[in-house]
Amino acid sequence: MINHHRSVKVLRRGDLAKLTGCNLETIRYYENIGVMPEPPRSSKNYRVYDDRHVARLRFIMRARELGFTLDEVRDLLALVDGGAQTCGEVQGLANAHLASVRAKIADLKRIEHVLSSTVAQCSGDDVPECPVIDALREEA
Amino acid sequence: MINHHRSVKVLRRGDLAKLTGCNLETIRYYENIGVMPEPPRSSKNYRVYDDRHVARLRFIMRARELGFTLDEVRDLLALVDGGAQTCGEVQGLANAHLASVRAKIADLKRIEHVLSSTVAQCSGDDVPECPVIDALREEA
DNA sequence: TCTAGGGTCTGTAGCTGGTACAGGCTCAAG
DNA sequence: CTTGAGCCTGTACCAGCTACAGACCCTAGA
Repeated sequence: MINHHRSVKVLRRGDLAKLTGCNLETIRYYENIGVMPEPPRSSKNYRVYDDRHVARLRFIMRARELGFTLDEVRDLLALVDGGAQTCGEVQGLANAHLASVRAKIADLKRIEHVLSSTVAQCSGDDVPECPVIDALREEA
Repeated sequence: MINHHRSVKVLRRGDLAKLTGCNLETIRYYENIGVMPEPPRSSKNYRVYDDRHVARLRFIMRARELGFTLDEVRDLLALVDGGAQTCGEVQGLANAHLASVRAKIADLKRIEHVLSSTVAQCSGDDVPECPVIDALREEA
């Protein structure tokens, strides 16, 4: 299947989705909220992507995998796009995010501790008395 | 300020919010989604609560603090309301939740590890080269 | 040549767990 | 009699997507 008009294979939205593993609709969403740029359109109004779009989307996805919010991703991209970003600036954003990740871990560990020690008291029997329910009912 | 019609103090939505620390609007939300029961209404259509509503809302809030989803809360409440709940059933729900808490902790720890080891390579200087950006750009 | 199936386009609704606000009513104090 | 507080309702908004309807467009096979 040869494209008669261009020697370079044109990427459409579905191609970008497959190349990156990103959901098709999410690509449009990222464009709407301004983290992906508006790509040029074909004569039939189809979005036309190239390698730089692939790279950008992968960047976004990696940042999301590391738990950066889309707002934080926007900040990272602004630094990168600005061209004059410094290691210090990026480090600042990453450290702020790292702090929030650590806070979430601490929260979950506290929860894990309460839950596991409560569940450990369960008989697991067919009896109505249950330490978990008691803990939830407990007067503060 | 004495209530001339009843000897027992009637709780309204604002009172329930204050007693439990729950947001005023959240109480209505919980009623809409069916985790709080529809309370009786006064002649002027005001919701009228009593001690059992206070207890139930506290139960819900404790379960939420432990990270149970509202769906899980509904399940717990159904068991409790059924009257015939057994320790084994409750333990099952709690263990399922515990597993998802542990999975989240594992995810976040992985993220924490990647982030912290990457940030550790930063010079923090006014230079454009940054290991964090490199990691995000990295070809998989 | 016709047709069936895929892709793409747009706007919009849905999800979770709330939060908030507008516009209207009621009630008590000053 | 007015003012403020509380309550009522429905609805919109947040993140971060995901999905669907209804309209195009295009290609391959019969």
